[in-house]
Amino acid sequence: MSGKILIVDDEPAQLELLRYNLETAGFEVLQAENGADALEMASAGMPDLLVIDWMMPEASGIDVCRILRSRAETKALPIIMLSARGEESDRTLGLDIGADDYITKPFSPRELVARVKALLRRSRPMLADEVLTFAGLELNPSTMRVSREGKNIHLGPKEYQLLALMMESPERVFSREQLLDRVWGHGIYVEDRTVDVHMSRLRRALNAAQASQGEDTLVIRTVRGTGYALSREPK
Amino acid sequence: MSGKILIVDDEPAQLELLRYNLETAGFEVLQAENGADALEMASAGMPDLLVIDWMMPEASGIDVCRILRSRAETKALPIIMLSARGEESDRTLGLDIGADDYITKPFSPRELVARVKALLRRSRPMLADEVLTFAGLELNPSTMRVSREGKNIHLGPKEYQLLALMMESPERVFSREQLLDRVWGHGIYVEDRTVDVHMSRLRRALNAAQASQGEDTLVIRTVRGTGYALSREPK
DNA sequence: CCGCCGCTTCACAAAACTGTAACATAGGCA
DNA sequence: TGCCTATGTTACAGTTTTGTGAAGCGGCGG
Repeated sequence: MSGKILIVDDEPAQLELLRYNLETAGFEVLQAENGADALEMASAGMPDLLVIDWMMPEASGIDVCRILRSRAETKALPIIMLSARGEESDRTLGLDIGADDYITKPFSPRELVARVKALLRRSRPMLADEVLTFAGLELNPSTMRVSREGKNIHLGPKEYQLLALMMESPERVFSREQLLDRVWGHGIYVEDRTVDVHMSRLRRALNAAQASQGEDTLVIRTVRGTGYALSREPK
Repeated sequence: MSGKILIVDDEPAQLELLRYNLETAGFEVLQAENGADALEMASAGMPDLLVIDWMMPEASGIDVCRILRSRAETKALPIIMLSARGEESDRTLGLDIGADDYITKPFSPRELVARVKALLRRSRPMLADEVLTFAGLELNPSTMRVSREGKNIHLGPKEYQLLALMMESPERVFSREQLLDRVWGHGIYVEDRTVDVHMSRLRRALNAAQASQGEDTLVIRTVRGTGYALSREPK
């Protein structure tokens, strides 16, 4: 597994540590020491993944993350956030903002590399247009068709994108903010509740094509106070 | 270290060899003799790791690997590829396709087990964002699910947060003030007793899913005059 | 220009979750 | 033992959150 990785940290020592570990693991490494450079290199260097420190002077990792998500060319760039502490609130915020994973310092080189690889692997299919499958449901990005047991399921654009996003990480809970960010795009002003309405429609569409006979059933699970997750429920 | 391992090989002798070595090392083993069965078991059996032969009639290890990677539910399944020859080109191809490690035949039992263990160790943190486990109870932050012996336990938001907090530091005693601060957020004024009520609810939910047969029992221990702690009590 | 289609918001009902009060117990101590 | 305090539990009424039908809008193709 190869890949070009952009690392961003204002502390030279930390930067060096990251570089060494990632290069040892066979990755090509780009580096930046502040948010501005990071944004520049993210556009110019076409990295496959970004590892960025949470706290930095000037533009923090949060800001960089937001900005990248709002630019079309970097909207899908996988991002791993580094944080000094493992506070749950930080973690939630980080993921809300659009980070794909979150590592707390200190971390082992092994963990770093494992997460980088995992994330690259996870995101590749979206880029490579591979068919996503979960609990009997098929979603084909290249044809933008969704089907179950060969039967086609028609979805509106929004429903399709919601489903596609959730199928990338089944079972994972997405907050409404995350969904709005990634499906509608960052900075768009829409009510949270709009997500609910689309989820309702998505549910109806999926239900209409539910597998006739048993086995596991695909459902959109509501996590009260948080968001939604694609999930398989025992029949 | 425990784990469920799916082994796939079209040669019964080889399959037996793998099974024997892995079971001796304390792993639970599932097996399949062809690609189709392998795919089926990979989904249904929820193995933690897959060991598959490179060359097989019909669907080869490569194909199986590809397909597994394209399915959301098995995208992150660690895979070890077995190959007769140690050709570098094979190795590269294998890793490219998504295998996580590569063993050439013939191999020593010791090598096999060592690699399996190494891979499990590496992938455990990366699979889920650190699933919390204590006394048979599992809490997965990314799916926000709590389960015991595979059975889901539904918790309200407050109960979930309380449990999550306490599972980060099992056995540690938390005062009501600490719990209110961390779960409700400081600045919120609620009666201390509210914590008691939620603890009661949490206890009830956990009890309802209590392990049927012995081993240690998870309890919420009350520290009179102070607070609560998650604790394991001998049966 | 009309009509269809999908998106958003609104409104209202249903469901889930909460905090508090009240009452029942248990623990500690003189 | 008897009293006083801390905790366990339950019931309930109030809130908050979610599901969903329906209306309003705006774009686009015919």
